[in-house]
Formats: sequence, structure tokens, C-alpha cells
Amino acid sequence: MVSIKDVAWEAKTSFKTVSRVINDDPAVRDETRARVQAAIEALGYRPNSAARIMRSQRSGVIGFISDRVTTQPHAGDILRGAQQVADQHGKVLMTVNLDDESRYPQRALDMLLERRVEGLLYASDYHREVDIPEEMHSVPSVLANGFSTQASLPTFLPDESQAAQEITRLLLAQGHRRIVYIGPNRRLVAAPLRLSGFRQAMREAGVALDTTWTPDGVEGPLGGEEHSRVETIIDGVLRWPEPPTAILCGQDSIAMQTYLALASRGWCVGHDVAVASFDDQRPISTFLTPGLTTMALPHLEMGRRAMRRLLGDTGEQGITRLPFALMERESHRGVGERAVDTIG
Amino acid sequence: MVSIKDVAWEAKTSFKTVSRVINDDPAVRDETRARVQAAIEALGYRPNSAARIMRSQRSGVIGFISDRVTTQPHAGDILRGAQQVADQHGKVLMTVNLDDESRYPQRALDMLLERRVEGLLYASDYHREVDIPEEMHSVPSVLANGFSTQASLPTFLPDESQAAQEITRLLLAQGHRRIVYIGPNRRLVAAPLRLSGFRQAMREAGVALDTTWTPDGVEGPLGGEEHSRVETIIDGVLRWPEPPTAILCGQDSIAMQTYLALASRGWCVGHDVAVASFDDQRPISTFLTPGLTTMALPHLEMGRRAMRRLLGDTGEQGITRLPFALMERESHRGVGERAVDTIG
DNA sequence: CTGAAAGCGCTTACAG
DNA sequence: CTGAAAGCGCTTACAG
Repeated sequence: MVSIKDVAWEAKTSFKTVSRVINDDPAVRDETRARVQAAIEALGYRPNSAARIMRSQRSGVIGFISDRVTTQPHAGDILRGAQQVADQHGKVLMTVNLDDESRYPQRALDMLLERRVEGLLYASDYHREVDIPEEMHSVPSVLANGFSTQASLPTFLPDESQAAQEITRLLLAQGHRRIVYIGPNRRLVAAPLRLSGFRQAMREAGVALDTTWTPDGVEGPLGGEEHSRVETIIDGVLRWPEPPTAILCGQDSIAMQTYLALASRGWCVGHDVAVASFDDQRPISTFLTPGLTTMALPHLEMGRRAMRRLLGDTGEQGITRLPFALMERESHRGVGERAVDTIG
Repeated sequence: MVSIKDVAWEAKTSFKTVSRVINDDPAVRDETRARVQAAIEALGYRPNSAARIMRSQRSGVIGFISDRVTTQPHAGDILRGAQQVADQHGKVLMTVNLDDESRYPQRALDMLLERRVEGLLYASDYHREVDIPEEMHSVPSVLANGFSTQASLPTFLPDESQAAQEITRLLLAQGHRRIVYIGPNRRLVAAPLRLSGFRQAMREAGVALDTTWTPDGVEGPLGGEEHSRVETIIDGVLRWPEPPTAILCGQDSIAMQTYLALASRGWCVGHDVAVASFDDQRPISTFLTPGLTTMALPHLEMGRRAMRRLLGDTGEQGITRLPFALMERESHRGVGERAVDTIG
């Protein structure tokens, strides 16, 4: 391996001057700098980061602890966002995945600490409570998409209530009043938050909630065995004397099941009935016909904001809730014509 | 930061002995080892990896170049597989994402090379040709899910033809003869391979292909604007004098559209008609009702095998094609009753 | 089984 | 603007 001394010899200068060139020290004559640059090119020299780290006592590495974010589709955007910001700061990410199959989490953390990471970002696959390893406190740390009740680290979470209010208001603005809300898996942290956001928006619009069916009991993404629940629910509400003109689904996978249930009963989403949802899980949301109007989880932003906080750009304390983005496609445009027919 | 010397002082021995304990050198008396271990615990000592790397000239780091694998749902399994194997070998992964938003790929590679990675694994988001940076040849490298026609690196790809043959044979074994194949986006490398696998299995079963519709022109996953194509196709085939009893979809997102198109026309998947597909893209494949029978992409295996090759466990040269796994759910069980009705 | 010396490839702090 | 010395925290190679 070619070292700084080889370059110095080639450039006929001291190795200290080479070091200055590498580190963009302005105190180098242009002519000298050019000679050094040429030598670097000629020899294919690359500074040895281990040596720089050891001497400077700064690793330039941020640890990204991924609690299954590469398993859950789209949560990977947290990683992308974090990486973008780290990049801008000249830091690199070292990622460890905490899968079921991976070794003891302790070892993964040890590895990061031995590499002298300057900070830790712990990201989880979906919005939930997480267990923070004790050692995380030995270095600056932040949380994204997960929270801990023991620790009080800067934490960045999706604003579930805002999302529910915003999508509900969109449906209300379209003239809908008979809106059915089918909640996500009730074990999710998001479940009560989305439900209360929905209720608040309805209340503020002066719409009575007694016509609204909010089955906390619909099992969603985790189990996966509860498909038939959505069919049953749709069957039920379509028989109401006044069927809903809009259906708000607690997550996109439930919206997909809702599309299917409606289609097989001859109802046309976006025409006979409006449908909207949460998460923006692709390719579901983009490949459904009509395109699914849904609130997109702020994964990218959680990653960015958490990394900015970690690198000292900002100073948030405690929990910061980040807004979802409305992805307006066609499914929310249903005018409830079919429902009107039924009544008539 | 506490160093090896602090530990030596605490354990009343030389720092060389501490080094031996850290490195599991058997030539240390049990009593001495215990004293050193105690000192390590007491001081919370962690070896400085930069120092070890510099002195030993071995970084223990493998570079994982992710060409959008965290963007594409499930391709993240390549990373998981690679990480599992690296783990077993005591290596750690340093991942760089090549997103649209990330800096010049050159810089990402420079960073890895400066960290003295011992090898590089280049993984792409879907099966396609990739551009390999020149510098990748300066260190042992392998490819997963992507291939390069310039370089001749060990390459691990999904066996598209095997997958198509296997799923087609499953449908044939169920008694289906009138099988429609709706191809994926024709620009995909997988498109002609899946099509030819399908044709071969049909030919081998002695089924004439003239009743089989293979629209190379169905645009799938990339565009996303071609939803209506599937509707049109389904409309067309259902009007055939002898409608198909099974529909094989080139990818799961097309299967989802097929389910919807069939449902809105009163056809019941898994009963009136069989449906099968490729990729096993969750949650689509698990949340569709009935569950979608599909060939799962060998992402995890590609990651594992590529890493094993990189670490010298195996010695494959050139391209190795890895089999898909059959995910047998309920959608392929359709008996074509509706089709029979139509005929009768 | 244990230790003293040398040195990995850089940056720091100081001198000129 | 340039350089000689010291040292970051370990492992290597050798000696005892």
C-alpha cells in the first residue's frame, strides 16, 4: 500500500506537506500543491482512514442501528434520509441490522463503540416503543420512528393525529358525511392516535359520529390472518339503510382489501364510493386502480431530522412529531352515487 | 478514553498481556487472564479498532454498495443475507447507498477504499445490468442481482427461467391447460426469461400455445401508468369462446390488478379462475384474498451466496443463477368452473 | 507464560 | 509557506 511518505518522495517534499494537501490546508504554495496532487494521482494514493482516525481521535462514523428497517418496506427511507444528511456533514454511516437472525444486539453495539462512533441513530421498522441498550447513553443518541419511555433521547415520530385529521378533512371537503373508518391493527401505537384524529376532525365538522363505524378490532398488518374481517365489515356497512359514501382505511394493505371487497360486490372505488388511507406503501398505493389517496409516512424526514439533531444542526428535546404528506390520487373522489341509489 | 495501558496498570501487568487477553491468546495464565478481564470490566475498556486496523493492516470491513436496494421493497433482503454471512466471519459491513440524491458514486467508493475494505459486494435493486466503477477491480468484488458485461466478476442472479417453469408446471399439475400469461414490463431483463420459461414448460406438457396470450406489451412496475392495460387484457380474455382457467402474472403488482379486474367482473380468484405470479412482494402477496401463490425472489440467498463467495467459502466463477422458492398459497387452486360455465 | 522495543500511517503542536 | 519531532493505541516479532 502506498503511504504518505511515498507521495512525499515522489513529489520531492516532506510528508507533512502532503498531509496539508490532503486536508485542504490553504497554507501550501500552489506550485507545491500541484506537484503533490500529481504524485497522488500517479501513485493512486489513498489516505489510510484508520491512521487518520487514530491520530485525530475522530472517527467520522455515525452508527445507524436498524431495528428491522430493511425488513419493512419503505422504512428504508429513514436510512436514506439519515445518509443524505450525514453525507452533507462529511460523516459516514455504519449500519447494523437487528434482525431475528442476527447475533446478540450487544455485540453489534460493541462493534460500533469499538469503532468509536461519534453518535448513534436508532431507527425502528414501524412506530412503536423500543428497548434502548444501556450503552447507547455513552455516546450522543437519537431515535427515529420508535420511542423509549425509560430514556429521554431526542425522538422523531410520525404525527398520526395530524395525518388522520388532514385526510378526514379532505373527505369532508369533498362533501362526505357518512364516513366509515376501518382502523389498523389495534396493537399498533398508531391505532388510537389515528382514531382520535379522525374523531376530532369529524367533531369539528359537526358530523355526528353515531353513523360512523370504528372497529378497533380489525386486525391489520401484523397478523395477516384476518383478511376476512375487512370483507365482513364491508358486507355489513353496504347493508346499512344509509351506506357510507367514503371509507377511510387505517393502512394501505387494508385499503387494498377494501378495493377487492367492494369490487366483488360491484362497487366502484372513486365513483360509487370514496376510499382513502394511511402510509403510502408502494407499490400498493400506486398500482391500485384508481390510484389510492393516502397519507404518506414521513420516513425520509424522520431520518433527516434525526440525523440533523444528532449532528448538532438543531436542538430539539424530547418528542418531535413530523407531519405526513397527503398523496392525492383518485380514490377519494367518489361521490357516493351508489349509496344514494341504495337510499333512493 | 481508556486505553490498553490503563487496563494494564489496573491489572498490574504489562499492556502486552492485556493485548493477549483481548485477542484470545491461549498463552496467558488463567489467574492473569481473570485479573485482566476484571480490569476491563471495571474500566469499561473497549479496544480501539482504528489502532488495531492500522497495526494489523486488516480492516475487517466489507463494503456493500447498494444500488437502491433500500429503495426497492424486499431487495433489502440481499443486505440482510450478506450481513448474516459477514457476521459469521467476524466481518462488518459498511454500506453506501447509490441513490439519485447521493453524491457522486466515485466519492462513495473512495470512502470505502480509504477505509481499506477487504472486499466489495455490489447489489442492485432489481435484476438488471449495472455499471461497475473501475476502482472495484482494485479489491475482490462480487455482484448480486445485477450483472456487468464489461467485467467478469462472480455474479449471483435470480433464475427467472426456472421460476417460470416451476410455477407453470404447478398450474399444469392442477389440470389447467388454458393458461394466460401476462408478462411484466417488457424492458425488464426478467421479461424474456420468464416468458421463455413459461413457453418451455407448456411445450414440454404438450399444450399448444396458440390458445395462450402472451402480451409482451403489458407495462408493469416501472411506468406505473399502465394500470388500464391489465383491465383491457382481462376484459379481452374473459370474452374468449374458451376463457382461460388460469392466469399467470409476470409480477405481484400485476396480480393485484388482475384480482381487482376479475373481482369487478364477478370472477372469483381461486375458485372461478386460478392466479399465480412472481416475486412474492409483501404485503401484496400475503394480504390479497385468497393468498397469492407466487415464486419468491431469492434475495436473501443472493446476499448470502455472494458474501460467501467474497469471503472465500466457495469459488464460483461467472454467473450463478439461484432458484426462486414456490410460495404456495390459495390463488392457484381455481378450477376454472366459471370458464366451464361459459363454455357450457 | 510474560515483557520491552519497534512501528503501522497519519495529525498535532511547535519551530523556523 | 515548509519541516522535524512526538505520539495516537494498538500488534508484530523477538527475547527471556
